[in-house]
Amino acid sequence: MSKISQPASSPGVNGISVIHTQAHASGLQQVPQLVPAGSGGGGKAVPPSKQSKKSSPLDRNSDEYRQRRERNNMAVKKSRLKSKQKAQDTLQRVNQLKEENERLEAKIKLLTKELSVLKDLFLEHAHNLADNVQPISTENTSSDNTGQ
Amino acid sequence: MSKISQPASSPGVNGISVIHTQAHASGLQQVPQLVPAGSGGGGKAVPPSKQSKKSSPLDRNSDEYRQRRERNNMAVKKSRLKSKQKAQDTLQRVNQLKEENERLEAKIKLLTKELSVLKDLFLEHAHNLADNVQPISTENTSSDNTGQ
DNA sequence: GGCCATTGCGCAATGT
DNA sequence: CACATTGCGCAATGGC
Repeated sequence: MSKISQPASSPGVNGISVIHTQAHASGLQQVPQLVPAGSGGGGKAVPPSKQSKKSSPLDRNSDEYRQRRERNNMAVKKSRLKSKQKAQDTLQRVNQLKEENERLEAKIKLLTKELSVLKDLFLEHAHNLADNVQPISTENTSSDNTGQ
Repeated sequence: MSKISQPASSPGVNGISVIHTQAHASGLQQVPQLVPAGSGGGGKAVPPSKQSKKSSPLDRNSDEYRQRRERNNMAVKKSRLKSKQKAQDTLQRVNQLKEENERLEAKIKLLTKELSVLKDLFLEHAHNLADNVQPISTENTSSDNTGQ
């Protein structure tokens, strides 16, 4: 599912942004006037900004502009790639941890069993000794109950 | 670096998309003529299609169009939100698993130690038997009373 | 002040 | 046919 899907007529590829770009460029030259004040949602009033001093409207025709855009596009792609990779890594990490968890649980099971056997042996001996001989030493009778 | 950054006066914030939307809608009516033919990259030339057969170029003015767009925009937002949430969940899962791992390791350590103690006891006992002695303990001389 | 990185958003193609 | 996903470009902003 979900290959990369590289649309043939995709605008995206390197130079082809033309479509969009073109559209933008041709359709609207430079942003007419942004923000009509309204701005529905939680509308903030725009600061009393006009466009008096702006560095420059930056024509969409400008070489500067296109260059900047392209660079940003690259950066964006890179960033997104990185992001995706990270997500994937995280997913992998989950699996890794799950595996380790299983391993640990298995080990615990084993140890528990061993312990149980030994304790039983101990008890047996104790009984024998109690019946015939001296108890090995009573001090250690404490059943640990550490578990949980 | 890079917190989530919730810009207070963020432009992107919902309301202002108006600009974009507006810009698009108002600025350009329908794409003049897209497809520069060339389409440099791997670009396919567009089939000699005009817009004869296709379902329809779908005017950007069309109500249909705008409605479709808006719906899609919603869907996109939703999808992205979901995606983000999932990522976050995954991250959380990692932490959860890490914690559990630690717990398990602690338990293993404990069990191992217990086991070790028991084994030592056993060995000791074995040795004693091997020596044919039962120095159960010097203090524990219950029946001994050699007098003095 | 510039440059790259991130991020929200809309568009369009594609998947389900 | 409607909704979901995804790649992409744009613009604003964060950070150095």
